[in-house]
Amino acid sequence: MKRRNTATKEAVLSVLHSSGKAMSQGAIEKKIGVDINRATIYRVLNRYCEDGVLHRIVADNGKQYFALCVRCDENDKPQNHFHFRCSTCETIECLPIPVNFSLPQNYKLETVNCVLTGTCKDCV
Amino acid sequence: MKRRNTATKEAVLSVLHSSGKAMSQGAIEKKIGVDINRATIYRVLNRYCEDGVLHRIVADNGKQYFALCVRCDENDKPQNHFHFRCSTCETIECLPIPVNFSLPQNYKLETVNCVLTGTCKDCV
DNA sequence: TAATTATTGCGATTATGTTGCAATAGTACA
DNA sequence: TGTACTATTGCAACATAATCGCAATAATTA
Repeated sequence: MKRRNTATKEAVLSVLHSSGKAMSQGAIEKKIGVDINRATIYRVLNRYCEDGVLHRIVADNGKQYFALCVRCDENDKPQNHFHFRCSTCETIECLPIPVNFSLPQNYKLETVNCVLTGTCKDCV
Repeated sequence: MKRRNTATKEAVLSVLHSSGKAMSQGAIEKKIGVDINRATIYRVLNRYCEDGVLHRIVADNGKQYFALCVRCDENDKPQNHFHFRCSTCETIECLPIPVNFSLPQNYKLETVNCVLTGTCKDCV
């Protein structure tokens, strides 16, 4: 399944890049300017996650958010940091705080999803 | 809004107590034996959360799970521990691992929602 | 026992996210 | 440049989780 370059995909990445935060499909659709189908945006986002370009956060409101994969640290997996959801401005940002824990014996880890919710510095 | 004791509420608590894990509305409905309306179960669960009897975890599948509030430590708030979702047996359990972090200045914390996903010790 | 009102069941609704299918449009190659 | 291949898109339908309004029921108190 070779990827193709399309205006839609560029636009989605561009919106995420300029926001600097994690965004939901809905937020992306509002900011993107051009009219792009909901299902298409989801498919683009899912493909980017598969390719390691984005990571997915599921917030405590049950919604998926997507953010550019920027590693806190070369050795960390990109998702292993805390996320902060501001319930006032409804944004999610990646915090530069690594998630530390050690699982009990015989547990196998696949994904880490840590979301702190509250009010961000801009909304206090 | 004074609470009343009903068979439904007792049944929900009892199921959660005997399972020892966090459960979704659907899982509770299956286990509960008697026929209770979906909306009712949700309302019972939400009320218990308000009253501090249960805590709510939103897993990375976007679903809500509910668990009895048992403190890891008297000084910790009950929700500040990691949760583990086994994607094989589809259960969520509270891990005795506290979540540690320090927020940047001017952030106000309301809730903590940390879910690790993978395979639990019983499914490896 | 009667009055008050919390709780419940039912149906409808909202919202998020996915999928099937046909149409469109990148990409590679002659 | 033109053509074939197939990734991508739009649309509609679908699936599921969760909530809400309203009328009926039932727990509590006096």
